[in-house]
Amino acid sequence: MKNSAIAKVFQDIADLLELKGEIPFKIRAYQKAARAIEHSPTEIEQMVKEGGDLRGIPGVGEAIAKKITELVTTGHLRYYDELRAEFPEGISTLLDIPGVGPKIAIRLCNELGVNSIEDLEAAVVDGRVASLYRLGDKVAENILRQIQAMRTKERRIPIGEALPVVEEVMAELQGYARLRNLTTAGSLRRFRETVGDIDLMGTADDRERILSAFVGLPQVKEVLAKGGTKASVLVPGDLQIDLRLVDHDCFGSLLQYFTGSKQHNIILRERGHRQKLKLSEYGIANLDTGVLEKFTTEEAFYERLGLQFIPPELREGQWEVERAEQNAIPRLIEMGDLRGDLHVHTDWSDGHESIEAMALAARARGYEYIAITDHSAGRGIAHGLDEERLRRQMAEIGELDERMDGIHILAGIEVDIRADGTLDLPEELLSQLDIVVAAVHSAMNQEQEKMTNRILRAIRNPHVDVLAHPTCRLLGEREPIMVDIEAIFRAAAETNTALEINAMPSRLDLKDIHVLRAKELGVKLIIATDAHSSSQLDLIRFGVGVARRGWCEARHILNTRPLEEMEAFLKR
DNA sequence: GCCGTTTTCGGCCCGACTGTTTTCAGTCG
Repeated sequence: MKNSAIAKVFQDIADLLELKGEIPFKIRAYQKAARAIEHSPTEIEQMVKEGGDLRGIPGVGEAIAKKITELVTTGHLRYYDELRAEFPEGISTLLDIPGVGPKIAIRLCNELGVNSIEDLEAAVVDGRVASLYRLGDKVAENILRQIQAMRTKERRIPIGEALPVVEEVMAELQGYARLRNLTTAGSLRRFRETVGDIDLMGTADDRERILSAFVGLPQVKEVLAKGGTKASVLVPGDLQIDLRLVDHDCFGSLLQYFTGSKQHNIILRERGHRQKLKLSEYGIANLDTGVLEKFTTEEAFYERLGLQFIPPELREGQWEVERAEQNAIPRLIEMGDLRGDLHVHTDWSDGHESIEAMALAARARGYEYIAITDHSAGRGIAHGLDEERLRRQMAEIGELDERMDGIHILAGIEVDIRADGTLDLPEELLSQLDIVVAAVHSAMNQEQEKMTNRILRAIRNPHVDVLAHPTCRLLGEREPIMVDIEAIFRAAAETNTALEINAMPSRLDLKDIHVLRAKELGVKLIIATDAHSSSQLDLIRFGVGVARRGWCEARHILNTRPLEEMEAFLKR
């Protein structure tokens, strides 16, 4: 049973307890545990099998640990089943509607017999909802609007789609000299793989003018709201962007607050409480005297709490506050640490530009080296290289490498891992390359054991240096392959095979919690773009974001090393 | 239900907005 499935059960329990009117603290305990399970870098099922102590997971105590064990070992949880039996099927889907919480949901169910979104829609339309005590026309209207919005609105948007749009908007706003401190907040700033609405923040003395300029930008498709300090707009792709202008003297605490995550802020506030401090978006107040201290920067805010600064990517409410207390937040990897890209394509296979063009683009980005890794001829992959063409490409790369200054070009391949775990090119040829990147591109529906063995076989192949996009997921499009990821990590660590953090925004594979776990197990990682054109080399920053979310320092990432050191690690 | 340089019992983050009411409950982030 996957962590996400376990987490869902506990989130469901929290919802049901809310409907039941349980005390809020108990509900919060289940929510907290659900979130911690979801973010856990280790497979809970594995922990249970090995008899590990689940209470090491933050928010999991004796009772929840017992429930997790029952759920994972039997596939069922009696407590959950009994809870569900108390309510009509489908009532918790009402909670998905913004504006409908547990109190309203339970009344809709009890007083109107509503237990699905369709029922509710009908009840709004015929006026029954508005007739309930303490509800009215406005509430009913809002429910209807939200239901309709849910049907048309996109899911959360991949960060790779959102960030470029937001940056375009930010670039236009930068022209206003009176707008200062313009920055993103929320999950976008934390570099989560998908984002909901976008929050921009800044400070300005002439707010009215800046907000008018914002809603008048050419990208704006629709203005949702505009007030004295905040405006919301829709840009193409149905992305909602909010711009919030605040007073300069509280900018630090406001940015901290709006960056989140919610759980991170809860932990900070609980901790503050113990120090007789009350934290809010306006600053830090002394609980005894009520005196409020304001902060212009986040750094000052964390410092006042006796904490090391915590980079936004780490603020997920796991262990980051504890670590900051111990001054144990590492210097995370930064873009400038990278010395090369180790997975790119050219027009020899399905890329769009020549080897030389890719090399020049890498040099322009300050890289020391670039590895050309076109596809092998594996079934289904466009223009993959067979033995003969690969030999010709190797010769061309050698020649170019000789001729070009300021960049080393490595001859490589992205070789297909066949369904049985063998590689798509003869080993003798692979042994002559500078780098071999192996990847699964076909037969992705294999059952877990078969898939795991297939990949293990490739990892153990002495010619394979890197396993690319290890789980093969495509965000929002294709589920990850079924694989025992822990076994992959252990084999990779054992054989010195690097795992890739594929920076392509549709992949981001490995993902953050996998990176964290792999790093713990001593697996070496690379960050690579899988670029199919020179401009895609810039996508590397999304990989850096994932690595930072996985607490990676430069030393954990192989392509931060100088060429010789990096090559020494490869099994050549 | 969790958790502890306040506590093994008694606490548990904080503020804003909205709609419906005459003082607040519910929801959200």
